[in-house]
Amino acid sequence: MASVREIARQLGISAATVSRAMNNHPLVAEEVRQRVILAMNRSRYVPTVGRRETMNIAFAYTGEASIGSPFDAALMQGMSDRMEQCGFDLMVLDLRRAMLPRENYTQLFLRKGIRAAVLRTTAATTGICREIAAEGFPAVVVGYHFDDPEVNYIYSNSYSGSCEAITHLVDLGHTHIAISLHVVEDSDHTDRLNAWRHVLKQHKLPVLDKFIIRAPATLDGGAQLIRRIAAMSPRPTAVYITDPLVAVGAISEARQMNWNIPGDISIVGFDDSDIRFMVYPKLTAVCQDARAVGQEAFDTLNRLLNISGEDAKTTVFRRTLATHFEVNGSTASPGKASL
Amino acid sequence: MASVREIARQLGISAATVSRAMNNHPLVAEEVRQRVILAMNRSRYVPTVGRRETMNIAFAYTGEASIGSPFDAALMQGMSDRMEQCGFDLMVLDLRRAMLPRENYTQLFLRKGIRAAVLRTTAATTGICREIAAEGFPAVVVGYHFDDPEVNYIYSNSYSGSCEAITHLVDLGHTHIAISLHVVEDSDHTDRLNAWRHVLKQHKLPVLDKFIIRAPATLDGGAQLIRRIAAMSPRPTAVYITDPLVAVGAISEARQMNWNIPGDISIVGFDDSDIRFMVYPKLTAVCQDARAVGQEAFDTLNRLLNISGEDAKTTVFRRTLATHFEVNGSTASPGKASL
DNA sequence: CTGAAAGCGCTTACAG
DNA sequence: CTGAAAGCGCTTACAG
Repeated sequence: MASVREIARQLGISAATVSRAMNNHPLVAEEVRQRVILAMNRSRYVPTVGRRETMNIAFAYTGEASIGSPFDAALMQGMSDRMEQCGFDLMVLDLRRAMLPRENYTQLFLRKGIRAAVLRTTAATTGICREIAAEGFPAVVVGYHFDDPEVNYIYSNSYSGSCEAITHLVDLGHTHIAISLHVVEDSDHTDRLNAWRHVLKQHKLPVLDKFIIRAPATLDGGAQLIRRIAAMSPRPTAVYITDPLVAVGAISEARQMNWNIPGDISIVGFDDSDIRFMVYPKLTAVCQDARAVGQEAFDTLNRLLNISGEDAKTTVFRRTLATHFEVNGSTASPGKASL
Repeated sequence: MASVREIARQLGISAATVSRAMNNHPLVAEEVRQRVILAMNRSRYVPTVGRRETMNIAFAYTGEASIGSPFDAALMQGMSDRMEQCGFDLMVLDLRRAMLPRENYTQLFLRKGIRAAVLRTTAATTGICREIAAEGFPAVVVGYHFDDPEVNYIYSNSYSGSCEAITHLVDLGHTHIAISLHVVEDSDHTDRLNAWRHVLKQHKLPVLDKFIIRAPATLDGGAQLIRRIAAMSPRPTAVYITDPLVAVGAISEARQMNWNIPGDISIVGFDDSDIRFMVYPKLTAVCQDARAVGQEAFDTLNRLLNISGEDAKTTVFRRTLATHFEVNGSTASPGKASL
């Protein structure tokens, strides 16, 4: 509903200046530009194609794009599930590459006809999410969460699922339980580590630093992990591998070394989609429903688009989804081979 | 460059009529509407956001959307590799759901600010591709190919890769070689079947209809396949599984039945991305580079966008990419177990 | 750096 | 069903 003229009226300036501020024209006072950006977002200004409103929702990478990954594919699928019936379209965007020199994020989104954005973020790029939130542009962060009072996020909490997983291993009789983490620290992996610590302590089992193993989040990282475990003494009899590809790579390498799974080592993996069913034995895993995260993310944007004015600046949407723990064939009591 | 006014001039009608034809206004003669659509596409009319040209390229599903699949993810990744440096954006679209009642495809694309489209198609929806081509909209088909003189496609030819695969099995000493195909017929699977027939005949091996097995393209389809193979007599000692998920499911089920791979059965799979490395033993496979298909598809659109006038209607782009055959651990001579 | 006014490209009553 | 003219929303010389 908000037009350039309307925003001009609100701010007591001319439509020409609003237009210039929106389009990053160099001859606009920085202070005016910022007021216009905030007013645009507060009143949910909508870009138009001809005389028609655009209907694009971005799936935007703030850092390195990882379009091909199963997690991202599932997120997009979830978004798309909800979007098309509302007439919205999914646009995939690499923010860093798309950005023009002196542009801010709202201007970038406007230029591309984007009404709201799902932000795919990692620890290194949380700053971009904060900036977008500060500009007031409707956005929600997925795949990472952090505590900024302006940032909306959908977060899949892996703490409780991870507790179940470690408890399962303890119940099976394991006392030497390792955990593998991505070399890059992030909030989700921290949850998984905390769960591991918590359950081991709770059962008065030793919490050894050397059982915290870091490996890159790739198939090869899984191979490295198994070779490092093989060299340990005492050797862990079970490991919680907090990344999907690493778990798959570990299974492959363990078989290569003629280990029986779960006889020689029990493995609990982590799954974003359905990779756990692709390996043999099928992975016991903590599972995150990335598709549901994508659905929730779009639903949140839809709600954000329907509020404007002061509420737009003060309403924060945060939703935590549960992970679930699923027992398959890769775990058993220590030394007990599969059937 | 072509504006509504310019198209009006070309056709000797008013800009008002052109606008109405483009926007599917009911009060336009059907014949006029079609001439406008053709002229728009011939002169590469570009929709605008405000006064700026839109830069969207669609990844459009003509049939059932399969956003989450590894093949589609790799295609999108390939497109995106090439697009962002040209300033284009990737929009994901489910054509059937996006379409308004009396609209044609060009009108749909225009409404969404789309300049050109990569069409993801299966046998059931080739008609849609033909229609889009007939309207003259810049588009290229991927994942399927068929011989319509107006349709552009990028096609990964699996015939020669499949011949190599079957020859490899024959060279290893296999004489009972089965092939598994998707329950739904399509051009790519037909290539793979023809290769199987050709090489067996060439080596004077029996080409048995009962060794042509159809299974749904899922993990469970792979399990069904192995159970059916187990029940056969004489039992094939090798199978060429022409779908990625089926091959992975088959490995899993074979291990479940305590078969040694490749000792009890050699498996050649088919891979779109890097699923072949996720299983143990790693799959010997015919590999299609879906990412390269995506890259080529965008490059083709880029070329299409740069030609207009009569050429736009008569130039057809068709490109065939090669598959390559890669030997990994899932094949060996009959009866010879892995190390 | 800003505004009043002209301009752009497209759309839409209005008249036929 | 079509066109001439007015209108819409935004942008852009022009003047200060």
